[in-house]
Amino acid sequence: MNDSTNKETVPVNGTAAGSATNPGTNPVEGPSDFIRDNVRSDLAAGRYDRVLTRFPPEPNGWLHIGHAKAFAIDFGVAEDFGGQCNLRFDDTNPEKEDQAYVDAIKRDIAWLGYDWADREFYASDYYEYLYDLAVKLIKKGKAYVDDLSDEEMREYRGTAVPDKYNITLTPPGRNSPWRDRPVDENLDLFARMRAGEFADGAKTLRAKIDMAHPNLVMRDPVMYRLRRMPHYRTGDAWCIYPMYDFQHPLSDAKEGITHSLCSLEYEIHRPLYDWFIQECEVFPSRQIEFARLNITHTVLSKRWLLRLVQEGVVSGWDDPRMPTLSGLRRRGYTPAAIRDFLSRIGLAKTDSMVDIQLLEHCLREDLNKSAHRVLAVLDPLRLIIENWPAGTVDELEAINNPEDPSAGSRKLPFSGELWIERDDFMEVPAPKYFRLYPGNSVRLRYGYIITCTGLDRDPVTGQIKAVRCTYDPETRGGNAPDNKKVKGTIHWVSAAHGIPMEARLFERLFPSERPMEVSAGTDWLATVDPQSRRSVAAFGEPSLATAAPGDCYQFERLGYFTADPDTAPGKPVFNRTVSLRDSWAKIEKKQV
RNA sequence: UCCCCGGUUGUGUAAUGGUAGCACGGCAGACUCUGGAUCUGCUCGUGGGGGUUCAAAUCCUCCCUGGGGAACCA
Repeated sequence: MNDSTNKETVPVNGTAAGSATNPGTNPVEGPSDFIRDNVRSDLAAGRYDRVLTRFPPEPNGWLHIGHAKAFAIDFGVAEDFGGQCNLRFDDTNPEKEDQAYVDAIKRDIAWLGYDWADREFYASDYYEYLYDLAVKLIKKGKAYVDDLSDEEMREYRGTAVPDKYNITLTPPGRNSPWRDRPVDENLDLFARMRAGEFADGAKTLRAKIDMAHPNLVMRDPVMYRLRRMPHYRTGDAWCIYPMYDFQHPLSDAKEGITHSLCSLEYEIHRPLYDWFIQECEVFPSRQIEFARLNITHTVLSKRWLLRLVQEGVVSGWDDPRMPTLSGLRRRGYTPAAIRDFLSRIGLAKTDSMVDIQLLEHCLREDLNKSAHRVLAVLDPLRLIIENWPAGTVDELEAINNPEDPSAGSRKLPFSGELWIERDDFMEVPAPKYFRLYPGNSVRLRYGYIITCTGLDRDPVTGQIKAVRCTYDPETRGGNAPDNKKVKGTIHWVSAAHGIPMEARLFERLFPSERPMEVSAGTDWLATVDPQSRRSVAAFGEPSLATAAPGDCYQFERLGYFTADPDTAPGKPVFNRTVSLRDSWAKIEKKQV
């Protein structure tokens, strides 16, 4: 990458609104990417003397991990240069925005560990300031009130057909007949627009730029439209609302934002961004664009996610299968794992599709360090120890976390009837299967070495009802005195002591790696895996009875499980956060 | 069609004219009271053609190819 990212340069002629923080340092340590390189050279060239970024969500939906990439960059770049990052709600469309979204957005940003302190701003607080700048442009002869309807405007702009797949040419635009209204008339009409004298859609305020510009967004873009609709913050104080292209650069300038980082789709808007700053003669913020995040097997688009919610495909924005931050949180993802992921995916202008396995890797790596190990059985099969002294209960010592000795240990009740995983027994063992089968020995985790002696079958269905075995009393704790090696160790829960619980097992919402790429005529919604959520009745060791929502455990040999908010005292509900890596599954797969 | 931006192993990302590296995945092995974790090794890449240069992923040129834009949304 080089400094030619932004070809347009704007003169440094404005003053920052905020007070300067630390002068920008020149971090040689830490991440380097094309944005930081540009920031560094801006500082070196004296274009700015500090760094101030902003994260500008529109409060019309919940944040997903793609937004997290964006604000991790906004906050991260600022921090690396000793600067700060503002939170600014980009709320200039009264039709879609709501306070509930503001609250959810703030909660999610804070959850990931980013702090905007008292720098919480709203574009809707700038309406008066923006109005004044619009008046300034009118006075300079750079803006005019237009009476064209939206269809007429599209036609005058040179847009042949709105269907983007069927456009054959882009002729130069034609000037609106109202383009050359005198300044005084424009001033008067604009004031009357604000006063509510005209119907919605009857008039707009447009920037006077160039109707023949090769970049369509430069063909006299709309600055204000009439919309009689109460805004969630300004109520009905206004009936004209500023457009993004006008509002955003000037909001940045008002806050003294040095680097306005956004996604690639705004690249084509940058000349306009610079134009408004130049013509309004305000602080010259600089827009730099980067590629948004895409992840395999999921969709990161507010519109798509909204549809999943509205059509009831998922239980809500926080469904554990959703890539929203609230969904990931409920699923059991940790802020540390997500931040690690975001630091690993890189930052560039290349459209990319990150493998979801990288996200899962980051999660496992984090959880492996911290999650307490417990024994739980998801698909219970009864195991009867034939030579166990009837009525006796043993107490076995179990390590809480082999990765963290300070986590200590706990006692596990053991008796003559246990639950084991149905998977851990095969009447006829597959090749390379070294768990329980008739005649074979395995170790019960932290318990005894047992040898399978047979099985009980339901006389009617033929289904296996129980597995029988004998245990070796000399192997208590799992160690054989004669150093006998057993290849397999399986987990278990004492039938008399295990507590019943619900486990929710999730698969990817979309079996397809790229769900957005569906063949024509297919609704992507139909490609959702209906089996992506399953609930099973499981048994857990007694310590699980006190699990509180948000508590995360590793169920040994199965995966990481996080208690859901649906958990009630004594009735835990667990979400499978992510499974453990399963090399047996690979072997099994290859055998098929 | 026009305008803008991209193209480095399967995926993502480094190398800023000088040995194409790292991570995830995959494959193979070691170790193990989780077929977990950990450790080791391996495979695989500069979209294509020309040019400049002692030397090109990097600079020039043509081509191919992917994405974005043409809202009174952001």
